[in-house]
This record gives sequence, structure tokens and C-alpha cells, in this order.
Amino acid sequence: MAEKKFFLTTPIFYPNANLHLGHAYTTVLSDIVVRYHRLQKERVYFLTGADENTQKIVIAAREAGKPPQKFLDARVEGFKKLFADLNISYNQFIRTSDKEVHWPGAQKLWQKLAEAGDIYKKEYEGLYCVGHEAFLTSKELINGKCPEHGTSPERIKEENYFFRLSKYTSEIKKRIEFGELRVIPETRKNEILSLLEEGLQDVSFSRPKTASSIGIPVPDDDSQVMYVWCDALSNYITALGYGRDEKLFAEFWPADVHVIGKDILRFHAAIWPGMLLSAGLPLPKTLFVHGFITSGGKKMSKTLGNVIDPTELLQEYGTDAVRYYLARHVSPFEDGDITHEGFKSIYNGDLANGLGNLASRVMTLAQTHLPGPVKVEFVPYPKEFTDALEKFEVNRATDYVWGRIGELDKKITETEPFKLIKTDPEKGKSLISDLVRELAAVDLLLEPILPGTSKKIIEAIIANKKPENLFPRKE
RNA sequence: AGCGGGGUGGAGGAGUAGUACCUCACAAGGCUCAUAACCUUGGGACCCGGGUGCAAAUCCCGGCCCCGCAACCA
Repeated sequence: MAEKKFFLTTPIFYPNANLHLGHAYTTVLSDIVVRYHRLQKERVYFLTGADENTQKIVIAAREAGKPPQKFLDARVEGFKKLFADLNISYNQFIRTSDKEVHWPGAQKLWQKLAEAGDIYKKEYEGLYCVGHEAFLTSKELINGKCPEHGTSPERIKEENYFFRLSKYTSEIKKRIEFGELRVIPETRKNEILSLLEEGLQDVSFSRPKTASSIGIPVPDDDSQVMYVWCDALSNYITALGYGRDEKLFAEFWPADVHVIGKDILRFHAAIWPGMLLSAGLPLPKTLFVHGFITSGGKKMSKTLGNVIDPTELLQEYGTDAVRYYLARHVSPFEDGDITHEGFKSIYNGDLANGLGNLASRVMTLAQTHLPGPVKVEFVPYPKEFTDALEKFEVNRATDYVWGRIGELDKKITETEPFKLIKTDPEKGKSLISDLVRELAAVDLLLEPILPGTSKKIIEAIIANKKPENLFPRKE
């Protein structure tokens, strides 16, 4: 019997702006969970990517004076650079502009929905803002004008395709209620259930094709391109080869978990399941919905000037310091906060004084007093740790590891190996060997969370040498 | 207007009924293996007003305040 499979996805990100700390959070959280499942010897597939077929891209590219595809390529390189700097171990990075990988599956999915009779044409009338290249609602207008562009929108009629989402309201509700589609945490489940209580409306599923528009052509109708739903959400299956080579799809679908932010809950808990039901495909097993990262209690925004750029933090503190902060000091379920001062305080307290100092004191003792490396063996993960990770409680899992670090520090103070080695060398050596083994056990727990640091420590243990200064104090 | 999440010592967080926990900061002591690090001890808190309970930070009602969402920014 084959081992368990585990398929995890992040959302696909918009390349019209640089990634911020929130994106870093989503991917780091996902990466820790994924690394843990790999260490459990599961067959893991980890998908991330970029959502590229939006009108905003065309505008952003124009402003940057670049052709859209060139612009996108540069942005995506930036994404990949950040993910590399965060040590994200994704298996695939999908791009919705990829005509070979993504488009055939998106079109196949569209056809399935059409075959099910769930796609129909409807005339849509609304207020169209040229600046936005989008429809605005009357509520969004100030004195009848677009607040951003200061122009009056035009009343335009256009024909679009719609998806009969309303048809699936009760089925989706049932699946979520009975946990066939788990939504965690509970508060998010309640939120979506109350929305389903009101009933879902059919959603606009296409846009008329214009000279400047990019996007996937609607099958059998060249005059329309797909709107975001079928274009973007479908990435979760097209990445696995749906509509082209379905080997991976057969192996990994349904997703074990879609990791998403709370802002896109509705799309993932309503529209996406509706589409899958219509296409006769299994639903994902879990939606894991995390909160936002605020700075100083407020949502990060350019106008407030409280944006914290992950790249800056990475430069100043390094990969594992950023991973550590996100893992332990941001709640996976509620909003977390970060400030520059807070980050430094945590860095010095937990990483420099905590983990770094511990590795240093244990290995100095070992290097000075032991004749050779201590043989370390694999210690199974304790239940407290695995339970937390199975439930995506990465912060709790990390708390547990730091509890172990504290215990080890205490043990050194209490057993005083540095004295014992002088009075009773044999006992002293044996004690120091124990401490090294315990450090190795802690290090093993760090592997999914801080893979880089974990590697450095185990290498130091194998060489029986004090490691380099892992986390220098910052003043 | 509506929906959702909050208000716990100086700061940041945990805690869905039974002596209020953790980290940082502060004070006193200890240790000297270690990155002026580490260990011990101490002071100090549940937004306000009602209610239910033997018992409420925790449940209910009413306020006040903060934050977010409001179909395409994780």
C-alpha cells in the first residue's frame, strides 16, 4: 500500500505589486506544514503560483512601460526570489499566463460546467469606470463620480456568461456543515455558513474581449475571455495536469488543504466548491483560513506608511529569523501584529539568547571536553508537537520547541557540567554527551520550522564543534 | 445601516466556569559552560454596568471603545 499523500496549495498571488509580509506568512506557514508532512514520509505536493490574467496587470505594465508578458516575467522572478530567500520548498509554481500548463485545464473545466447546463448568457448593465476598466456599484461613487479617478462612469450594457452558483447553495452548505469540506477555524466556518444561509447568487463568469485584454478565451466564443473564477481558481487542478496529462491529478486531487487568507474565504468556500460540484469533481478536504498581519494594530497600508517589507527583514535578520517570527508570534487563526521594535526584541530574546546561545554553550562544552562526536539517534516526535502541526497550529508547535530549549538551559544550570568535569571527568563527559543528545532532539524538531538553522546545528554536532554564531545579537 | 473579530499586569500574547499562564521590560539574588548570555525569586492585570451559576476573564443582556469585511489586496 502506498504511503499517504498530502497536497497543499497556497493562493496564487497578484503580480501587479510586490509581495508583502502577508504573502510571506501564507507561504511560510504552508511550508512548515508541508515539511512536517514530508518528514512523516508522506507523498507531498506543494503548489503555489501567480494569478496573472487581470486587467490590472495590463495597466501596471503600461505604467511601467513594458509589454505585459515581460512585466509579468520580471515580477514572477521577484516572487521566486522571495520564496527562495524564505526557503519555501514548493514543488510547483504555476502561472495562469502559461498557455501550455494552465489554459487547457481551465477550458476543460469551463466545458464541464457548460455541459452540466450551469453556464448561461445574460445581459448585464452597470456603471463602468474607464479608469478602473471595471464596473462600480453606485455605493462606491461619491457625488456620482469614481473617487479614484474623479470621472463619471458610463452606463454600459454588455453580454456576459454567468455561472449558476445559486443552484449549489444547499449542497455546499451541507458539505461544510457535515465537515466533508472542513473550514477551519470554527469562526470562519460559521461565517461562511451564515452567508450560505442567505443563499448564493449566480456569478459573472466572463468578460468581453477587448484589444488590450489578456485572459483565457471562452471555449466556442472568441468574443469573451474568462473572468477570474474559472481563470484563477482552476489553477489548483490545472497544475496537476487536469485537461492535459492527468497522472498527477489522479494521484493528488482532491487537495488536502487550501491555505488561504480570510479575505478570499468566500471564493474558496462558495464559488470554487460550486464549480467542482458542477464539474462532478471531488471537493478539497480542508480550507485553512488564516488572519492578517497588522502593524501597530492597523492593517498595513502605503498611505499609513506602516508597511513592513519582508525583503528588508530578511536582509537585516536572515531567513530563519523571519520564519521564526511568523511561525511563533503570529496566530494562524487570528490577526497577528508585527513592528520593527517587536521583531528585534523577539529576535534577541528567543533566537540570540535562546536557541543560538544554547547551541553555543552545549557545543562549547562538547568540543572542549569530549574526545569525539556524540552519536545521535532519531527520536520520534512527541505527540504534543505532532498534534499541533496536524492541526496547523504552527505557533503551538514552535512554543513546544522553545519550552524544550528552556528546559535544557535550566538543566545545564542545575547539573553544572562545567564543574562536574573537574571533579569527576567520567560523569562529566557522560552528562555533556546527554546534553548533546538532547540538543540533537530539539534540533530535529526545528527541522520543519527553521530548516537552515537545524542543518547548521546538526552539522556542528556531527563535527563535535561549536557552531558559528547562529543569531548574533542586535543592539 | 449590515456582517465578523477583539478589549487580560508597563508592552505583546495564551487562557470557552473552579486558586489567572507565557514572553519582554522592571527589582533582588545565583552561576560563570555560553552570543553582557543562562538559572531562581518578587512586584504588578481580566473595558464598564447588570444577569445566570455554589463558582465567570470564560455563559446571557445592555453600553463604551478598537479593528476588519462589505464578491476579486494572504
